[in-house]
Amino acid sequence: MSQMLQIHDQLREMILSLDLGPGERLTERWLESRFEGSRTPIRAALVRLEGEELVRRDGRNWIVAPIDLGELEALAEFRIPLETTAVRLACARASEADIAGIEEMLDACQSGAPREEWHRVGTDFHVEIARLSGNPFIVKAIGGAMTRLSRARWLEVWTEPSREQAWREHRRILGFIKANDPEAAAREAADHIKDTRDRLLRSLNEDRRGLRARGFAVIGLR
Amino acid sequence: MSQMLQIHDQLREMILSLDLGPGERLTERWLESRFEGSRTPIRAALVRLEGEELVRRDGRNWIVAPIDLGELEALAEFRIPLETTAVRLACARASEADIAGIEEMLDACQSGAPREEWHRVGTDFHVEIARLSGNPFIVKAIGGAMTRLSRARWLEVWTEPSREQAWREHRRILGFIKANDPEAAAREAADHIKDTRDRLLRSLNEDRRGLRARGFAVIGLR
DNA sequence: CGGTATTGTTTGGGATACCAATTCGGGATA
DNA sequence: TATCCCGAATTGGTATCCCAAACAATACCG
Repeated sequence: MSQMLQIHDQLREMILSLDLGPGERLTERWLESRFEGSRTPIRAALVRLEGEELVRRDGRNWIVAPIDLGELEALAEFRIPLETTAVRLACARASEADIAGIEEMLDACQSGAPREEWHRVGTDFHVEIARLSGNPFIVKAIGGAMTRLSRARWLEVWTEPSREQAWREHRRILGFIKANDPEAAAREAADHIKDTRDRLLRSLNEDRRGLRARGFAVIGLR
Repeated sequence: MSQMLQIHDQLREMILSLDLGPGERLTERWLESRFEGSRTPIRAALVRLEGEELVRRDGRNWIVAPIDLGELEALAEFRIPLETTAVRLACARASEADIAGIEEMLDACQSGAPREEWHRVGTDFHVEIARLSGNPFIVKAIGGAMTRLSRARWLEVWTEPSREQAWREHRRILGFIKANDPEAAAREAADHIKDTRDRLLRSLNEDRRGLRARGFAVIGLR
């Protein structure tokens, strides 16, 4: 793989895992030493990450994109029509094997699993459901939305019951798809998105003080 | 403006206007002489355009993204839930002035207007409607979808009556938003997207021979 | 002492040099 | 004449160089 793609992936991972704080400045020269590569591939990686809106220009400088909690509402509003459409299409198009694969993914995430695992599966579930729709534009749009959500979800304080509920909702969505009940699946998906949004907003509001304390550039929460 | 952005915009325009044929190879050295800049800003522009999927890697080489007419179905499927959502939200959120601005845009495109004008307004209408939703994710997604549609729309043979019909449909959508009738607006928007898709597919099927003759890499039409 | 001008350092933008890999052509050979 | 092989040319990937602008510190003047 080209050096640029390696750097891109590593930097992407560092940003999404909050190794690099939102709003943090990135100098090309620091990245140069950090990744032991020259500025050429680093700049290519930055331009690419800019396209994914994980990195942004601030004047002439590069910064890690801040987390804008004000986006959370709009993000849910965006996801609802897309994901309801996705599950409806999934009912019509998904094969038994496709569904079984996703069931397996959910099963693999037991209650003892590490936090990273829950986080990853919680994101991937939605993308994989989207994939069942067979529509690449829906897949990409939902993937992008989940990426933007990803860092905010790290900030969330996960309680056991709320996590359990989210998992129950995932299973219910998948169950309705399996039972070929598109309208129920769509209703369930919409409810799940709203529930998740509310859980997230509630948690972040309660913990707002803690967020700033951690020094992240977190904006937009009214 | 930085040289990279200039090159990006020019190259983008050349691709979208079919000045550069779909599938055509782009060598960095040719672009270097064409734009009288060095490879550094050219590479940045290419990486950026790759993110917009207007340019693609073919092995180690750069090519203009081919037009995949097989995407047209999926694109309509993607647009319908988004644009119906957009018009519903627009009913709730758009101001008189917002709507008047779009009416003006439609009015400005008289029957004597050049082909480029019709093409541009036909795209912008949908993006501007999306903007009325107030949801930036919807705006961006529809913008991207219209960009992908753009080149296929150039290939379409526009007859006067079909163009007239499209314009009538635009006006009807806007009318229902103005009248604050979200469900009618949504129904009209969905119908319009389907009509447009069908018109486009019919035209391209009839003219398929002509397309290949023009030497474009046009794929995916069954 | 405070404000301003200046200079030195750091940064990103762009140009260029170099390299490895791939491509293409031509000539030797069967 | 067809084929194979080798080398020259071209390509994209990477490293480095230079420059202008931004910023900071400092020194100088009022």
